[in-house]
Amino acid sequence: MSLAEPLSSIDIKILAQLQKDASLSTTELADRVGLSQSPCWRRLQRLREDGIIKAEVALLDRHRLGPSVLIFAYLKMSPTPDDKRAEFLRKINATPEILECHALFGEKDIMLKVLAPSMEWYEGFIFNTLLKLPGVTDIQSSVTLTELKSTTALPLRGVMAL
Amino acid sequence: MSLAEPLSSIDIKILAQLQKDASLSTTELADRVGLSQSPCWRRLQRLREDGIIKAEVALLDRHRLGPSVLIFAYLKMSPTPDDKRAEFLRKINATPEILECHALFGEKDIMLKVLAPSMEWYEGFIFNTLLKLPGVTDIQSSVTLTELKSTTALPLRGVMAL
DNA sequence: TATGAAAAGATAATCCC
DNA sequence: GGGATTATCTTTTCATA
Repeated sequence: MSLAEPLSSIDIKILAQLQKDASLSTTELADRVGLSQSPCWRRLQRLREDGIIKAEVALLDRHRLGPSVLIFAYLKMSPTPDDKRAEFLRKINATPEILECHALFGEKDIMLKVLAPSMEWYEGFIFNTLLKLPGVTDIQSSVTLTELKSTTALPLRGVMAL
Repeated sequence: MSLAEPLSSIDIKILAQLQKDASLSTTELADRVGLSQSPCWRRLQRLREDGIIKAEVALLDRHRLGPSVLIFAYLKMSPTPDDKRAEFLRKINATPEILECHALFGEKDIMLKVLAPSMEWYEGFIFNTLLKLPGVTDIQSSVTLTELKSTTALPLRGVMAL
């Protein structure tokens, strides 16, 4: 998959900083990782080109965007032909309220992370959207109370040679 | 909580763009939302100050950082005094492999999203970390197969007055 | 091969209208 | 909200170790 170079400890420092704040200037970033501007900029460039940095995005505060309920939905699926499966994925990706979709080992087949505007909306979502997805035979929902921790920063402890 | 102004439809366009790509220049951003540079920059500034934009971060490709297993862990908790609860949260936040922690309605009390370097690591994590967290009485783990969708972009459809 | 210094270019930030 | 100016940062080039 990757013919890329192994990550140096400086690359890892750069990634650690940018996972926290991608709006840092290369000067400031260089300072923090103990490098001068241009080598720091070149490393950053390489990390973007190699796809190790997938994207730089703004994270929004959902509580400032109005009321919402975070819900995890667990789906059971019947064995499905490939084209139906593709349609399932297409609809998942076309639904902005579905933030994540994971295929699971075990009893349940799929887990969805859903950000619903309200419980009423979610009720409609179950019947009008989820149950109409191809292959879905059963839905179980788990409503969340509080988000005690939420980070997009991946652990970089043991990361070394790729 | 917020004495802030309601979000205009232009603000929402700005947020939609930045959720996808926060490395846009204000010029490019202004173009896309149909505004000129300076008013666009002022709105962006306000969205940051108001905390609607919580952060701008780099998203990394976990598969390029070496092998990893994404696991959801469900905890049952005994009723716990406040100081123990604070210690629980402190340890959750101090563990970089725990990406998310949600308090749940229903049978399970807590859900953790854990990015483990390996199954072996996770086994140790259960016994050395999770089971030693104050109040934890039971753990159930769900291993994920494939990440079919994963976005940090919140839905902005119905967002209007705050 | 990687760094640092410095120039050129682009962008962010501030002004006034 | 728009236009023009200044300050700052990014990106390229070049010299060096």
